[in-house]
Amino acid sequence: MPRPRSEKARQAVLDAMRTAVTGGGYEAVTIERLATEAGVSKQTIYRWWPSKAAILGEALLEGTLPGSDIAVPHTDDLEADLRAWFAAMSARLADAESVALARALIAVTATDPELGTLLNDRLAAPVREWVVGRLARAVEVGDVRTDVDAGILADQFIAMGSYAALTGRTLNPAQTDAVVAATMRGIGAG
Amino acid sequence: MPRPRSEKARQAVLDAMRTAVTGGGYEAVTIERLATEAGVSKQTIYRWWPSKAAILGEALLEGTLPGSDIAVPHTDDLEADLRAWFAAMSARLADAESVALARALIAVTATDPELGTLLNDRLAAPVREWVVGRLARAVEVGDVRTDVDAGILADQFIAMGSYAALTGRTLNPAQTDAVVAATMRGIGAG
Amino acid sequence: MPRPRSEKARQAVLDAMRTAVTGGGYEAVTIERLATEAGVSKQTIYRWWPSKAAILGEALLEGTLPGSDIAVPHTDDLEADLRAWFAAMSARLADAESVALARALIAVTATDPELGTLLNDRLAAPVREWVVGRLARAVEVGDVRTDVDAGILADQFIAMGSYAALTGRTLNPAQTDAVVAATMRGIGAG
Amino acid sequence: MPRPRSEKARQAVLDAMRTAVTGGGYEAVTIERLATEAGVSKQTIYRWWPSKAAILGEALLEGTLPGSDIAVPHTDDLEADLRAWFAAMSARLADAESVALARALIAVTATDPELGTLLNDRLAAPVREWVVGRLARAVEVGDVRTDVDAGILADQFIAMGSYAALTGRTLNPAQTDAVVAATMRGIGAG
DNA sequence: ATTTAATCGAGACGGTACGTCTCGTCTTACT
DNA sequence: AGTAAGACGAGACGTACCGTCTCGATTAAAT
Repeated sequence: MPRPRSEKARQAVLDAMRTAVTGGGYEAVTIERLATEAGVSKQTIYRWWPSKAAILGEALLEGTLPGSDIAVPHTDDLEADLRAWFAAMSARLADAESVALARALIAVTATDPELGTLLNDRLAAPVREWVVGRLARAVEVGDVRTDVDAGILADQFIAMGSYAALTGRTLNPAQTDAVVAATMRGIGAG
Repeated sequence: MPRPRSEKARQAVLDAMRTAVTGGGYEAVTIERLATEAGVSKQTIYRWWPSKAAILGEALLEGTLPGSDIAVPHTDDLEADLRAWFAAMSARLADAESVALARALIAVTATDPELGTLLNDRLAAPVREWVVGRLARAVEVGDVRTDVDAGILADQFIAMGSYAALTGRTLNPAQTDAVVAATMRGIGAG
Repeated sequence: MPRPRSEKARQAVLDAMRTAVTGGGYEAVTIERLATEAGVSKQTIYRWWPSKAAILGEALLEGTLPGSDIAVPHTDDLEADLRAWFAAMSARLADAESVALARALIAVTATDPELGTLLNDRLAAPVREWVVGRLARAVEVGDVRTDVDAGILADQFIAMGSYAALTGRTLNPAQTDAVVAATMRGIGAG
Repeated sequence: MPRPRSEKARQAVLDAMRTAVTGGGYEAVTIERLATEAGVSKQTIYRWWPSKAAILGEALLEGTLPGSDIAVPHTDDLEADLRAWFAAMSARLADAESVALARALIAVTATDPELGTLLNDRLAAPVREWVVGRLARAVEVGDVRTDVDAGILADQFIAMGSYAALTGRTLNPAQTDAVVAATMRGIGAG
């Protein structure tokens, strides 16, 4: 019976969060400034979100985490596919805005591991699916051993991307190629 | 002529920081509580440290980051050495205190990337050295291809450890073995 | 065709106001709590009353202000009549509920003098009438000088009652007798 | 050992309170505006005063309550003395600032009777003393009966002054004279 | 032994943000 | 049209910390 929740206010808050995180970092975000910049009262924020972390979480889930929207190609050459994908993902993480968002996600996770892990899982899910899917085909075709755990492999890439964003040391194409090559060939002698 | 800096006060602050971070998380640490619990005045803290991050940094450098104090064994079996080391490192990161310290480091890095990256480098340095050293011997012996970039490989392990601590999903021995096995064998077809 | 104003809601609000003022004081009364406790929506209150003060005003006019409902006796002995009446009025102001209501009236008057004075006049009117009436008879009978301003005299009693309620120092019979005696005899030398 | 309390800040707050009460009424006073206008932080106010009422109380005790600073004259004519004094006191209560301060005191008393009564007593004390002193002399000289309770008489005047300020109906000289005359002569027939 | 100057504890200060409460307005669906 | 329900922008509440600033009191080296 009462007035329904204002979708406009909700979007304004999420937008303000994205903007604020991008230009200043997660810690610097203030509910008070968020409210002001979204043209919304503080109470409206507290009515709908339990914490700053939850707002960022919703903002990230609503938008796309940089890097998680890049699909793994499906050509006949597995190594080329992985190289192209990992290079693209790393490049995507190079601009300041992406680094800021990724760092904000990490900051949330460090502060509120429960929510953070949930977000990480949801945002990393497509990546994991793509990698797993591509490897499954490679196994079928006989390019890859049958006992390979594609999930762990995907996690390796995700961990490297996350750590790179955290330290701000974006991986250049030469480095991503080296990682993929090592992964493909293994380190065992010929 | 003047009274020298009180080493006692310094240690009390660093201890208080370690205790506080361990039981409550980095964000929850307050200079005010730090001062109270260390039995030190706020001014003494502000006189000697520029920020909360700097105190944690000094505390971490003074002690040992959990996991960074575990050496890579040097037997004849490279894979066994890596398995043992990575499993031990992961186990080290399993207890609550270690996770808290690792997360605090990550939180600092997300907030102050400059200081954070410096800390990461310093604390990860021994790990990188051990891995690089062990692989160099393996290359010499002919167990490993000569074109392998040991630094990137070390970073892969470090990234996985960091990501595991962040999400609180400690890797169990089965998982660490799988990672090492994949790394060793590569994923290429038999 | 339109639905008429709900008398039930109106009474519920006035009752809630009386209850709230009695147990917590006028300042502590909240439109929001009033609405909840009356089982009425806020809008219904705002539609019909311009202010919290107006609600209290209506509630007071609807009921009876403690003390204003006690008539002056009409025996042959003026002093005895006044003693009996003033003692009864003071006694009436002794219980917690009466003090609370009187204080609420005072608080409203201090905040909104216009409305407050109107309320004071209306609620004090019967008192003034009784005193004036009784004195008029006393003048007729020759008990009282013809140049006495009964209105001012009534106001003196009302002011003392109000001040007593405000400070919470109820006048005991000995005190009320003293006041009446002084008033009657005057302070001139015998 | 720490820095001593700032007397400047204290005075600034009390001044701001006096100004705010005078122009807007006690209820309209906000700690936040008080702090801003005094150029003081909110915490400084909360550090030293438990409530808005306490600030007003200190402000009133520090200054002089309008009316409480007017002494009763000591000529040979008691009635003339009382007339002059009560007229002066009533006139003092006529200007807007005095009414505002008196009303603020009443509002505080209605809200916090304990503090309010204490303030009333302290502020009314000189008035009571003067009246009692003047009457004592009158009794000595034989102008006044020995059984008169000067305290109750003083309270009558104070109550009338308070009630007049509350309702905003200042007593004009004709009215004050009538009150004094009635008091002096009593209402008994010649 | 005295001087001297930086350190220390304590905590007041001007601020900013917190999360909560209430205000008075508004929107919706029900009666 | 009146109502219950409750979302909304606004803004004050009282609290917690921030980083800066006095304050004596302490303390070791340099007189």
